[in-house]
Amino acid sequence: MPELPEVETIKNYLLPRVVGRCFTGVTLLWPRAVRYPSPEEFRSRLIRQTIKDISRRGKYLLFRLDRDTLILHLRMTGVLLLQPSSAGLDPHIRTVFHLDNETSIYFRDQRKFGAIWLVEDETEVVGKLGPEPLTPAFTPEALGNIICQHNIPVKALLCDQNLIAGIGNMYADEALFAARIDPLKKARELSPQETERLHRAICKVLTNAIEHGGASVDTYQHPDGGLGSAQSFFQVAHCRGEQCPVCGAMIERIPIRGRGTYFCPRCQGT
DNA sequence: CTTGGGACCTGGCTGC
DNA sequence: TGCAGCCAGGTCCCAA
Repeated sequence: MPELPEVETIKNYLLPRVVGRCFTGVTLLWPRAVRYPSPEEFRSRLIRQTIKDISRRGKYLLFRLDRDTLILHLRMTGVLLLQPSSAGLDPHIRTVFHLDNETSIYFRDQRKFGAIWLVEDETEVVGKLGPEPLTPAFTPEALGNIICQHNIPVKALLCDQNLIAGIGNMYADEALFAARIDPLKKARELSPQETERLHRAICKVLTNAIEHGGASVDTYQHPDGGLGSAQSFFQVAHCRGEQCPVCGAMIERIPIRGRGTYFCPRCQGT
């Protein structure tokens, strides 16, 4: 599933290739993906706007245009492909953004959970997100401030986009394993040493994943169709039935807040 | 404040 | 072989 490293990889690929391009048309094959405005207004407003910049905020991809900001969230199965406009449509293409150079951005989304906005004020969509974990402002102290205010399982805290932006199920599990912290431990009960380790683990896990082009578990692909390789470095995430690479114990999977959580009961014991 | 459930979706998997 | 039913998971929303 696309989390921060995957969206960052997509942004890095698209940025030098589509900045300066102008939208000449939009094909909405699943109009319900457009959350704002109406599909009709979305089309008419987007056409003729030029892409000035692309950035990422949490798991959201933001295309800054002349007037508006086009925002995409890939949710679980969303993929963006940059291909010639003559490319064929596979059955899961939901939206085609036609550009003025005979290429198009194809939004493929098997499960139709992805979402699209076109807004003047991007804070309407991303305004409530927590801090970006890979910025200088995200210090161990900043993480500590968030942690000490919540009496919820630390796994749930890491996945809450309004507390920290961009971490999802996979990277939360990886960071907690790297920091040797029980995912069920209440955030407020983490020691300063654990908070420090968790901060370092978050930064390391995300940075490493970006360096490897994100994790191609499930459907994730780069805009050129290539795959990421970060999943081959996973220690626990999606390692069902495997042994802990550190101690050899069996990796367990338990639900926390309804999400499958992989961890090593020995390395991450209380 | 915290938790739990359902809703949104489809394809892959399980079990009969 | 075929089919029903379950499951995954990001986010939002409602209820307890």
